[in-house]
Amino acid sequence: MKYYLTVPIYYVNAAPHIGHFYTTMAADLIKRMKTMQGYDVVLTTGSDEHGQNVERAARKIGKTPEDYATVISEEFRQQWISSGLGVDRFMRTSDPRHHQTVRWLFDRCRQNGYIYKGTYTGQYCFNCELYVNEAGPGDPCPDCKRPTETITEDNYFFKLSAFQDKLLELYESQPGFIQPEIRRNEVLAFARKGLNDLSITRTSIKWGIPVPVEGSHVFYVWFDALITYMSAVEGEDRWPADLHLIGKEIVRFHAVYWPAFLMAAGLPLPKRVFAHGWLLFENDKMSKSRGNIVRATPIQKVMGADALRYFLLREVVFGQDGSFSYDALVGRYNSDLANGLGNLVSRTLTMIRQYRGGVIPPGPADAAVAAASEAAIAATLEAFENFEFSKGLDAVWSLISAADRFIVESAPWKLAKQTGDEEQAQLSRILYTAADVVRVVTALLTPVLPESSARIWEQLGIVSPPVLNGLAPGQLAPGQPIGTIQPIFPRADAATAIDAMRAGEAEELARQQALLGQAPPKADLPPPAPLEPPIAIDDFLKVDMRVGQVLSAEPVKGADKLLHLKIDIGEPQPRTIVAGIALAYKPEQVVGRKVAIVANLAPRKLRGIESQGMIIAASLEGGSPALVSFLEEAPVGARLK
RNA sequence: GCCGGUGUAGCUCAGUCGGUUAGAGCGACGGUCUCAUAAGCCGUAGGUCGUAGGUUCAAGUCCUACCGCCGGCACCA
Repeated sequence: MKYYLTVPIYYVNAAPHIGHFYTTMAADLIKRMKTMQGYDVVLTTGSDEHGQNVERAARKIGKTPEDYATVISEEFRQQWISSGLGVDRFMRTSDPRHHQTVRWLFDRCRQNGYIYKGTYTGQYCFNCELYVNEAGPGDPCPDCKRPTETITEDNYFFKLSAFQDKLLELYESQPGFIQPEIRRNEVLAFARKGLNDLSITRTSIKWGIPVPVEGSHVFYVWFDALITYMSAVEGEDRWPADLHLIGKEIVRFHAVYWPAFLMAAGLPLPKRVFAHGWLLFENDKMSKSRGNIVRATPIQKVMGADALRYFLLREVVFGQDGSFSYDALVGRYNSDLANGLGNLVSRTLTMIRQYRGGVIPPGPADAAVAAASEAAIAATLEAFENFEFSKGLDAVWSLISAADRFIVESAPWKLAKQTGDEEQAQLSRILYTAADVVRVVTALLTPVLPESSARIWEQLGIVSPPVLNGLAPGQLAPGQPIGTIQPIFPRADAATAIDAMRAGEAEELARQQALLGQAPPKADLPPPAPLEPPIAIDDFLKVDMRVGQVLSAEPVKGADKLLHLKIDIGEPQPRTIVAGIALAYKPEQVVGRKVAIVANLAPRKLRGIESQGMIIAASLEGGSPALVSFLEEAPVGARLK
C-alpha cells in the first residue's frame, strides 16, 4: 500500500519560520501515522526558487540567483532535518529534472489543444508576478497594494475557461477533494463565477524555466512550482498524490489551476487537498512588517521538538486559524506533558520498581480501565484519520486522566504494605493496568511525539513498539524488566523558558538575516511614493508651520475619522482645527500634546466646522496617521523651517 | 455591496434530531492522599448561550432582523 503526500515547496524569498514548520510537521505526523498503519509513505517538499523577487534579492547582495537560492534552499532542508521531519524528496525548481517535467507537461497540454499564444496589454504587479486584468494604469495590486505597471507582452495562455464544468463536476463527485468544507465552498463559488484563461509564461523575467522553443519566455510560478509534486517522484510510480497539504492562502492554485493542468494533460488528479489555517502570534497575523514572526528552532531547543509538535496539534484545531504564544506553549507543556503524561509514566514505573523489583507484573488489566483504553484507541484513531488532531489528543488525555483516577482510587501504596496473597495479586493487577495504559497512550502518541515515545518505550522495557493497527488494551507482556526511570518532560519554569526562547529567537533571526544578505529583502515594503517636483526655498517659506498645543479634542458627530481640536499656537484665541486622525488617536491621547500645524492654510469647512489649518502627520501604511512630535522643548508658536 | 463562517465560564472550546438543572480542559480558590515531576485526586466559584423579535408544550439548538469578529468575491482608494 502506497501513500504519497506533499507539502508546498517554499519560496526562497524568506527563511523558514514556524508557519513553514507547522505545515511540514503536520505532514510528518500524517506520514508517521500512515507508516504505523502499514503504508509505504513518501513525503515531498522543496524550494521555489524562480522569479523576479529572487533575482532582485540576489542582486542586492551581489550573488547570482542560483547561489542565493541554493543558500536558502539548504536552510529549509536543514530545518527539516534538524526538526526530525521525515521529508523523503526535496525538489528544487532549479533542478534540471524538474525543468524537464515542466516542459513535458506543457507540451502535453499544448498537444491537447489547451495552450495558445496571445498578447497581454494591461497592468502587471512585478512583486506578485501577477496580471491584474481589471486594473487601470497606476492602480495598486489587489494582493500586495504596490502600484502596478502597464506592460504589453506575448504570452502563452492556458485555457482554464475550458475546464469550468469539469472542475465543478470534480468538486461535486468528490466532496472530499477540498477540505475543510469552508475552503470547498470558496472554491465552488470561485469556479461558478466563471474562469478566465491563465497566462502561464512571462517574458519580463529571466530567472525561470525556459518555455520550449521560445527562448525569451519562462514559465509563470504556478506552472512551475506545482509541478514539483510530480517531478519529485518522477519514475517512481507514485503519482497521483493521495494528499496535498497546504495553507489556506494557496487553495485556488491547488484546487482549481492544478487539477485543470492535469486534466488538460490527461493525467490522474490528486485525491485530496487539505488546507490548514494560519498560525497567529498572540492573536496577530504574523508578518515581516510587524516583526512578529517566530522560528521553530529556538522553541525546540528550549522546550524540545515534541513539545512544539504537541502544542501546535493540541492547541490549534487543524484547518482553522490558531494562535501561538510562548505563554500558552509553556502552559500546555506543564499541565499536559509534565503533570499529565510524564507524571503518569513516572509514578507507574516507580511503583513497579519499588513494589515489583522493576519487572512488569502479571495482569489482567482492570476491566473498566481496559474499556476506557479501548474507547480512547477508537476515538483517537478515528479523529487522526480525519485530521482532527486536537480532538484525537483530547481523547488520549482523557485516558491519561482515567488512569490517574484509577491509581488514586485503588491506592496501590496501601496494598503494598499488606502481605496477603490476595492483596499482592491485586497490587500486581493494578500496576499492570497502569503500565498497560502507558503502553496504549504511548503507541497512540508515537506519531505526535516521536522522540519522547521512544524514550518511554525504553523505560517501559519494550523493544519492539506496537503499531497502530490492531492496538488493543491488555497486550502488555508481563515478566519483562523495565529500563532506567528518567523524567520525560521535566517541569519548566515559565519565566526562564520564555526568556530563553526569546533570546534564541533573536539570535536565530540575526543568523537568518545574515543568510539573506545584511538587510533582509525589503521586497514586501511598498516603495516610497514618488517625490514631488523640486521647489525653491521661497516656495517652502510660504508655508507657515507652527508648534501648537492641543487644548481640547472631541469627536465630530457623523464622522468617524475626524477630531475637532482646539489648538494653542500663541494667538489670543485657540485655533479650531478638524483633523482626520480619529481612527488612530482617541481624544484623550492628544489633549496636551505638542503638534505641528500649518497655520496659514485657507480655512475650510469640514462637517460644518471651520477648520483653521491642518495638523502635520506621517501617512503610514493603510493611511493611518502618526503625529509629528518634538523630542526637545518646543515653545508654543515657534515656527518650523 | 454580495456570499460563507462565527459569537456559549477569566482563557480555549464541546454541546447530536429542539427535550431534565448548559458541559470539558486550562486558570483561580478550598480540601486531601503520598506511588509520582510542588505532580495526582476530590470539591467550589464563575454563564442574560452577541442583541431583539418570532415559531413551539419546550430554543444554546429552528426562523427573521440587527450588532461584533473572520474569510471569499466584487468595488473604492
